[in-house]
Amino acid sequence: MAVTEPHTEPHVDTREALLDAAEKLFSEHGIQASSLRMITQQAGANLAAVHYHFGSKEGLVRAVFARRLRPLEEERLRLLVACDEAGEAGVEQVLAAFVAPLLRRVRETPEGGQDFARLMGLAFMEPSEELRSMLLEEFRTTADRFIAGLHERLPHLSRQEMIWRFHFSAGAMAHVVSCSQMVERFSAGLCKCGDHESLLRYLVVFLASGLKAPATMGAELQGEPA
Amino acid sequence: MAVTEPHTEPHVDTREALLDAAEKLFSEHGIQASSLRMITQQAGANLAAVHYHFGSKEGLVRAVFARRLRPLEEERLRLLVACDEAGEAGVEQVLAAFVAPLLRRVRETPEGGQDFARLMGLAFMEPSEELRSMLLEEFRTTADRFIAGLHERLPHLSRQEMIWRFHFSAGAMAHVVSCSQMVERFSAGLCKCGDHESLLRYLVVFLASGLKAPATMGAELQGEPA
DNA sequence: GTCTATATAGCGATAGAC
DNA sequence: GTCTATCGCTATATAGAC
Repeated sequence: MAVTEPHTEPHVDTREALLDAAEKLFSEHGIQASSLRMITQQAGANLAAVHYHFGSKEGLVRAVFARRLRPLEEERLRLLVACDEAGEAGVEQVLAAFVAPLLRRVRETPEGGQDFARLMGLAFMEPSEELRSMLLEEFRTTADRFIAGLHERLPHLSRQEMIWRFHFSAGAMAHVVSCSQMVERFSAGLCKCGDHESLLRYLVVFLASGLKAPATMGAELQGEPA
Repeated sequence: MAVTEPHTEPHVDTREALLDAAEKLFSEHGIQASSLRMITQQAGANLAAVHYHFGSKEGLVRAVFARRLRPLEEERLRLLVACDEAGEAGVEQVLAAFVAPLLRRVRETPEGGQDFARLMGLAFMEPSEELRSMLLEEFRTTADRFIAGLHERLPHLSRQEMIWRFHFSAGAMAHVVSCSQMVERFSAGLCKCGDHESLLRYLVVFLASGLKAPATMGAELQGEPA
């Protein structure tokens, strides 16, 4: 018993509880449709707590994304550096460094990983200009380094085509992660979206083959030589 | 002057003006964030007109998507049938039948095609269950037929892997169409998202190579023989 | 730091005149 | 088919007690 205050009993941390609740509700209903009332109720906190901890709903939204994106991008870059240091790493290993950290997080999220997966999908589509700028900055470093890492291993591509192919790859990954439920429904259950092991292999094989394809002829309109 | 009523002067059609305004605002701010007041003001119509013509906001949303999706899916299926009748069409032609109708519509939309492109991106990510069900049904026929058409030309793939690869392709396309502005910003303008001619070729080459890749070994957990 | 109470504004929907 | 007016509700945000 001792001298611990008996009246507080925070949920471990109100701030963290708010982030958890917001993440869950955003992924289920979208950002706009998740009111602060729903979020604070889910978190077992008071309506005013959001403004105390995050200043505004916008601040909460930014914090929700930053909490997940920052470690994700760090892990991707760490694995990319490991590829470069290993020396022997090919396109497949670089791709895996990009895809695996995301898939692992989806797998490890409770409730089937749908929350985290849909949240990442939302990030790309969110129309709020302020949030989009933040996400763009968050992704920029990673994108630039992976494009460079892939280009070293695919020198037959022009810079322009290399960039496009990277974004094709990112799109395939983003779509399949955030819409895997839809794929499962479309395939009448044949494609289990919970089987991330197979999905990672399928995806890396597909993307590596696309990336390695010979350069497209006659598509460059500007004079980009190689 | 004659006997034409001077007081009506409809925008050609209030119903159509509402759909145009809603589409524009949805793509700019998202569905939830676009209020009926904003939409009717933009359309030069009265607030009550939405409920007269569409019954509710939900009805308007469905109509906005149906107006664009139905002709798109019809054109895709028409081109796919043409591929089968031609007999000689390979994976590339089937892919083009899937991708080109979307890219053409993006190109032909006023204001740089951003409205239509972002609207399609929104469609995949929209959390409203009712709208998602409608969109799923809208896409199902097309998806099933294209998967079948591709599988005929790629018999070395298991049905499971064929379905995954189709969705990888759809994801790459969807992402690049709805986020092409982001790609342009990331590439410091090197990748012009307005150059749909090049984009189509880049995309078809990339996806065809991915689709044609040898089957992934050791990924099927269920006993799918071929 | 957490609460209640409230300010201020916007929402979708509808009734009923024209 | 289009309008005005309004109902009933919810939203974000804040002030001030504890």
